[in-house]
Amino acid sequence: MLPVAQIPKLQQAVLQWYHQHRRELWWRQQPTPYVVLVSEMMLQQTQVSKVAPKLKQFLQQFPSFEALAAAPLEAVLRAWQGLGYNRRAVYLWRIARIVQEQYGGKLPGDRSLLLQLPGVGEYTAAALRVFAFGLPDVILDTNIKRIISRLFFTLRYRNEVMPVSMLRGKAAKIQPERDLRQWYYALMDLGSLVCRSTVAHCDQCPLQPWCVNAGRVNDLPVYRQRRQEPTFQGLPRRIWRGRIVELLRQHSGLSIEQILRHLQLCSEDGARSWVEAVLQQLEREQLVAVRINSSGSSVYVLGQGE
DNA sequence: AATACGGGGAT
DNA sequence: ATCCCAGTATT
Repeated sequence: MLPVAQIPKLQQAVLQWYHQHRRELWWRQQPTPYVVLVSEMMLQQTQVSKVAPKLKQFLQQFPSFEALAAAPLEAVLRAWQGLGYNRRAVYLWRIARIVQEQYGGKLPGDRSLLLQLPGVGEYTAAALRVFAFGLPDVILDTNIKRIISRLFFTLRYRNEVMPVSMLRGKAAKIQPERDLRQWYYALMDLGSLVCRSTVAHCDQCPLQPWCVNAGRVNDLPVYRQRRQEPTFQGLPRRIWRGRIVELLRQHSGLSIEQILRHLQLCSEDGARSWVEAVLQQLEREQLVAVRINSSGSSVYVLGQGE
């Protein structure tokens, strides 16, 4: 039960820690709506270390909403190579077109409008408001959820996180009146560097004096939930999906037979119909399209094949 | 409330 | 070999 009088001290401790230990992430300087959007889409479920080089290259190739909206989806999907969750690339490209066509080239700052954009949920909408526009909001990503959970709730597991409904009020209560950008960068860095998922470094943590779990996190058991996915030929479907998209990145315009051959699958034992079903799903998500080539036969292409 | 969705580095 | 990650959409 954190006394209100302690909150300014807690804020100061966090901000001072940030001043000394923050990660130097170049896209945090001069954050424009476009740069924040691209970075946040890339960072969904994807580590900073993996995003950093890709983001740089992506922004160089597509420097603005206008450039991204004008680009063929195929090129965007190629630039996404290695990041995973490829549908995010489609979402991002669609957002660029929406911004150009419906919002006059400017990303809106209203919560409800941001949430209507494809691939933008509660987290990304809040991050855009705070980081891109300097507007007030409560950001709850995996790092901040963990910090708020450990700070206020006595936990049973090291990697336990309370439901968002129980965290939002707490997060709002400890956030400062102004300069939310620095505040949330600080919390994210703290979660990434100190209050980590499986190993907490409470001795280095500026929140230690107020944290109900200080010093005991690493004594808690790690909770593991095991759920094994259905597999085809020993591999989960999303791995096959990823392989197909990667294959079409390398050379777009392959027949079903060529795809099966590249995947080292026989047309026997139902592989063909199974792969066709996956391709149909990819087609529905616009990651793949079917075209008729000069010989009059169907080939699969990356994106919508403009 | 569960599940699908990637890929690579950390442990 | 398994865990983890600046989550979102669908069922």
